Amino acid sequence: MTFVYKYARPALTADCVVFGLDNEDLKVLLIQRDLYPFAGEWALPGGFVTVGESVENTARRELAEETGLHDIFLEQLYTFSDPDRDPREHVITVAYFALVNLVEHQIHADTDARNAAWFEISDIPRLAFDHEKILNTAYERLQGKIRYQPIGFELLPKKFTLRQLQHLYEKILDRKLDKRNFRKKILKMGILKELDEIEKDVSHRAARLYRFNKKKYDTLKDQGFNFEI
Amino acid sequence: MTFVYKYARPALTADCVVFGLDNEDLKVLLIQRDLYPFAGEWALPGGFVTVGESVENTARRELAEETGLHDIFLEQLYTFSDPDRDPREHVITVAYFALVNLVEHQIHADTDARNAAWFEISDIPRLAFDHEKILNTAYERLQGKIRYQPIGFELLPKKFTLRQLQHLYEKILDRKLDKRNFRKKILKMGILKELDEIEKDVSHRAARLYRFNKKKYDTLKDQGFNFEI
DNA sequence: ACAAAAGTGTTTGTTGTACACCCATGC
DNA sequence: GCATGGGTGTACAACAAACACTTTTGT
Repeated sequence: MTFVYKYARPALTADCVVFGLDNEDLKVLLIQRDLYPFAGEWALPGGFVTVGESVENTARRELAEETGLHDIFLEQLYTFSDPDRDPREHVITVAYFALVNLVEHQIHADTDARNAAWFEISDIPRLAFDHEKILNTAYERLQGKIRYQPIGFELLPKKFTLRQLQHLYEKILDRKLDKRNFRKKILKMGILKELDEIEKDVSHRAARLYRFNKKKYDTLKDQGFNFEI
Repeated sequence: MTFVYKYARPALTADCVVFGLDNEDLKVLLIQRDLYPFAGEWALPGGFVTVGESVENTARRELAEETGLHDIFLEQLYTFSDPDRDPREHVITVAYFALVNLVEHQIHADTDARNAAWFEISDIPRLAFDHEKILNTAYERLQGKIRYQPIGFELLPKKFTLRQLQHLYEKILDRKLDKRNFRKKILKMGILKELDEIEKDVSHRAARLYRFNKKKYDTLKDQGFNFEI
């Protein structure tokens, strides 16, 4: 079966930059390509948009097929349309960035007959197509956005310590933060719920656990409150 | 001539939300459609992406063809891909927002056999497709972005008074600003060049003219300076 | 002389930043 | 008892916000 159009059409794909926090480091999920072009090289997960589905749906579908990830934070990043970005033909891609918590979402490394792996953000291999550019754009967006939107929590388990949260900000912003000032600031916002639990299995004094209070955040936001780290 | 593909492809367009400041008010440029669908209704300027051109190029080309505008500030906004957003078939659009200074860029209202007109942001007619949604997204982006990027100057003539600049911020943010605090803040940034000129033909004391010093801004930005109103 | 907008400083409260020690726990 | 990180407060500087009058110019 074939499809005939009066005018030539570029092909359309969705690609995802998936960030995860693996205890210590900020990582990105990559897929090893098994087909031309760039066979054997690492690339962002993604695939072709089919008629009748939104591009976000394409992104979620391909992520699930290629990595098993589903129901995760996903946001549109940018549309890349340089006619030469794919050697086959003019392929336009809508890039997304996603945040997952590696403790609660295990990836299936080998679904869809492809090899998937996490790479540290500071140690990314050569990538297919213009995926390096897409990844850099996504990382800049993440660094910018995390400071004024409470999206960092997507990278942590539901219950987390203030140290984990601060560590996350330090990893993403790539600079040290002052412990006392960080705690003062985030607690004063009133968007964290203090739990009656402490962390377990640590070889030092256990820290108190918190969870993000989204309802409280939404209420405050309606009242003009501005999240900012 | 026709084009044949193995898999169905959505069509791709670029649409532009063009903002202009007309002395007093923030306006948006709309085009009256002359063809099905939505013939006779107002819509955002835009058109189909052709193979081999970037989407930004499509946006600039269509703007020039439909309105005569060229060499203006243009930034990608968002890609809208709901399969039902066009009644004909699945058409995905990459939306852009543009800023023009209405004094220095006259639009040709009737190029390309279409009627073009400026509408006040608070008085927009019913729009074709999902263009109302696109316009709202663009306006929110403009309101957010103008506070931390020096893009407002794109809406003013090269030489402007502090009153014009403040007025611009008041119109876009839709709230009053304190004159002394505004001047103090913007002048202290050091990104305005004070000219040896004053405005002319005003029936009151003439104000000093300034221009945006982009080089200075870029230098400061490299040093970690953050623009913020 | 009147109308219109230009231009200009100070005070007060809030927020950001820098900084060091004792405590609880597991080994 | 030692290593590890948890948890806490204060002082100072910088910035934001509120606020009113005199000056200049054109009509």
